[in-house]
Amino acid sequence: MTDTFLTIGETARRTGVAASALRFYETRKLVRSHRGPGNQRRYHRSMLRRISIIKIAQSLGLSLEEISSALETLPDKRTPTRRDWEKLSLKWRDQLDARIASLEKLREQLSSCIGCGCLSLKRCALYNPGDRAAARGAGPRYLL
Amino acid sequence: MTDTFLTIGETARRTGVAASALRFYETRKLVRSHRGPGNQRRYHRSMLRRISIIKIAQSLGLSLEEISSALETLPDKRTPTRRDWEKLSLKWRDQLDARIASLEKLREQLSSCIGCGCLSLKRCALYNPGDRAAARGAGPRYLL
DNA sequence: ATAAAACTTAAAGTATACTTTAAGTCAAGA
DNA sequence: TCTTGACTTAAAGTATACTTTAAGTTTTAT
Repeated sequence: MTDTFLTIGETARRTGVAASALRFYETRKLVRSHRGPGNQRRYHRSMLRRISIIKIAQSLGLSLEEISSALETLPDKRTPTRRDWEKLSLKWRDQLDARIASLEKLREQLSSCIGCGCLSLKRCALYNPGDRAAARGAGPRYLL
Repeated sequence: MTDTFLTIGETARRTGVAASALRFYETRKLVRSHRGPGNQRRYHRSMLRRISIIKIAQSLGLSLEEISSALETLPDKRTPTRRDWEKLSLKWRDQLDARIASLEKLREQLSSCIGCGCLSLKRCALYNPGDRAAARGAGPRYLL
């Protein structure tokens, strides 16, 4: 095993991502591998960074689909360089800001709803189905 | 159709929750219904509030399992009264606070990570698999 | 040489939260 | 009365993100 290529087990250990997950990511074209002796996967060292970035993006709340799109905007679909990473992470931070803001708004509504007793369907914003921020369909998971 | 009991369609319209979802909630014991003519479901008016509270809790990020647990702590598993609602919502607001705090921490880490360039696996907190807030298994969905 | 550890694939399983479908019954208005 | 709309059930389907299983191959260490 050379310095620049890693087996799937080694890659799993180093990134903290299960081997089965790595194979799954490959079907989704999030990562790529070459084949070594006996048809076994060999990951280039640079994949470690790519995988880490995938996990970071996930922890920010992005779905694999969104992460895939983001990575595909890079020329050559390469593993992000420093400048690529800056761009991606700035965008993701903005999304995180937006999510925090929406949760804060929700907390405010909930707070005022506690105060008002929330027994009137008409008076309370949280009670109003139209005003309710609908979590529609399947989406990414949030942390913890 | 009396004043105090509603059909499933009427209940769906008034709460903004699909009839199929209401049936599903019943299998999960989140709501209850009586049977009217021809074995059709009839929901007591008080169920409207219970359903609204379920949706609010969902929008706060709670899973149906968690919501179910919360509602079952109520005496008689009744639809929450004003005081019940105060207790529940205070607890949920705390959880919301905690989630906002964890997202803010994440944002800070991300910000410093943008600054540092994030090319070193050792120096960056986000890169460290151990430090990473792992979103394990299936969980509730967050908003928008 | 041999045994254990690591790898391969495709397909099925898991969890959440529902929706859709199929086949049929029932209720309400014209 | 008839037709339409609303309702019933159980079972399968959908979406995301993986894991597990089964059956077999390969690599590595002793």
